Amino acid sequence: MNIEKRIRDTVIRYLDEKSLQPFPPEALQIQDTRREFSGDITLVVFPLVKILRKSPEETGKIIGGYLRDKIDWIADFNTVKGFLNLEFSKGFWVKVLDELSDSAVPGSKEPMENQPVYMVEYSSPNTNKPLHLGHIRNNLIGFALSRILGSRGYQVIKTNIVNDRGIHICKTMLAWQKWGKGITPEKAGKKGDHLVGDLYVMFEQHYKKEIESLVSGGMKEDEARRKAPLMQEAQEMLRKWEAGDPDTIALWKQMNNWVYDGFGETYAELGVSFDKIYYESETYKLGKEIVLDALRKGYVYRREDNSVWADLTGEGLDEKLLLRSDGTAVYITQDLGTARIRYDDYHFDRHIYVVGNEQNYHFQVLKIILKKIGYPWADNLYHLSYGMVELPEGKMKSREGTVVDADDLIGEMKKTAREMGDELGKLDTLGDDEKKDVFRKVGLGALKYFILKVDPKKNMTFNPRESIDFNGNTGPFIQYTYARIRSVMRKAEERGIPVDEKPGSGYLPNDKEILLMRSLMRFPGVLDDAAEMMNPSLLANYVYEIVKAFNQFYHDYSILNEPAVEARRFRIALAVQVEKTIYRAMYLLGIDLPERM
RNA sequence: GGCCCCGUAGUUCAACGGAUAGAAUAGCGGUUUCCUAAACCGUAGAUACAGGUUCGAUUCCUGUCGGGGCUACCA
Repeated sequence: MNIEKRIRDTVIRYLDEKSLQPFPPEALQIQDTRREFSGDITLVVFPLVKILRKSPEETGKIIGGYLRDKIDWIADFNTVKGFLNLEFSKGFWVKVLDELSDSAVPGSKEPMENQPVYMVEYSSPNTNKPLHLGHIRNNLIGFALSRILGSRGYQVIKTNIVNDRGIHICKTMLAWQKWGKGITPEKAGKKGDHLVGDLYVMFEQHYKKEIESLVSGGMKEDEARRKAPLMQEAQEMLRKWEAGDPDTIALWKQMNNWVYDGFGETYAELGVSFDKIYYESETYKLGKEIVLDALRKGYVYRREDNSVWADLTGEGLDEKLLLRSDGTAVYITQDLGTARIRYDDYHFDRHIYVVGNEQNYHFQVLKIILKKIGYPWADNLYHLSYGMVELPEGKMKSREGTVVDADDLIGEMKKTAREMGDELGKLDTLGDDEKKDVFRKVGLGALKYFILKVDPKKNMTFNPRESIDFNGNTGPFIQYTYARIRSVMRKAEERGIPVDEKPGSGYLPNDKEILLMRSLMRFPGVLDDAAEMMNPSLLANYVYEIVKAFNQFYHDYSILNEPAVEARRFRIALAVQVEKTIYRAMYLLGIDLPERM
């Protein structure tokens, strides 16, 4: 039963009966009744005022009366200004719970008929440094969004583009050759991505010194940047790489493999995964071909120095470099190729790029160029532009060493979870492995929820101290509530009380229970909104609302100790439904739940 | 200079153009012989500023002030 739809349809029917001007059902706004008014659901009647030619108050009364007469579960109504507050009959709630508990997976939806294919690209690391806090936000948003879209019936392909070639890799390779002394991750005793990151930093330090000495010799800075011997060497290496020089390729492969092993560990810790991974080294050539093809067709042009550019001044943008004068590819070249290959592979209906808002310009350009070249599917590319993660002191800056490393952060969260857990001492009966599992779930739950509860589009501040807070609107608070319900269920089993019974028909729920039910009912709608707006934070904040309502109910009323059988059955069914909903919502967010904590 | 984004309690976040702007945290004050007190309850505190659009603006438009991003032969 779809409550909102029933109300909408009934209002439309009224208009029909009175031969009034037709009205699109979706223009009717239905919202949760605010706490300070009585009622369970509210219809905003302002849009109907003009049609009925009555005051808002009268309009509400007319429509309210009609709804009460035509819909058996609407028991009463009241109007406040233009708001029609509808009150359900108490007996209705048992029926609602009964229906909710029919589906094994709350909020689920049948796969659509010609399932549209959505590709979701996220993560997209460079292979010259380890993942950091920004990547964590990226991965969490991308993964959660993929699951949310999947829950709405889309076919989702999670994908990743690994930027495994380019000048940045050559820099690390060069550093390894010059100063690495044959070091490997094993010898260094660190993850491969961290080792490579160190080499990159080493390059930048030496490079900086070269620039400084050139500048002090009277050269201008940007010229010094280009002319510095190290940069020349790196560029020579890039040319050799693009020419397929065997030694260069071999070293490149080895270093990339170190990095992939390291990334793999971090992805596993975060619990994210991909259905198909693309590598820039396999797509940039097609990118170059696309650019050259566009050049032949006159969509882009070549300068005297042989570099290739797109002129987007007609679109209100600037000019954009597509190929360097030495013919090597730049970042966007590869993206052109990758997009084409992906379309050929999957014929996606929509392609979502989860990439930071610093690249807004880049994606505008990408789309325009693809469109110009004549790919109509370019219209289906969507840049999910998420905001920067800042620290309380400001932006993360690698130069100042304020970048928060992903592995460090994950380790820190788990450690804090352990400290808090040991202090509370609730898990003392568990074995070491079980405890470790709980602390992992809690630590990562705190981190993930902290990040996912914020609207992706907005910049956010990551305060390490607050992120490991386990009280209030946090992941552990939600996990704790889940563990409490699980505990109740275990106790029920011990006492031989069935937990899979129907709620029974005669019970009239109390206010706390009704509030909780009202939240539970909204789940499918929340998922629809989260998918449509590509915003997992809607789901995160929704689970919090459920959990808060449950804790209030749990505090005020007994479940298993309730003597009245009908009430007990209803409350058990309600708790089961809350448990299932929390589990499902957190699953879609990619957050694991412990059985006890 | 040009283009784009953002200004909500001390702090971190909410609010399809809808009611008296919600939470959390920090502060203050309470609740446990009872299914997990990582909980619950009470208290105090905010839409940067000035106009405009309308039944109604935190939300849309214009301007001012403040913060950030992009504008690389980096990715």
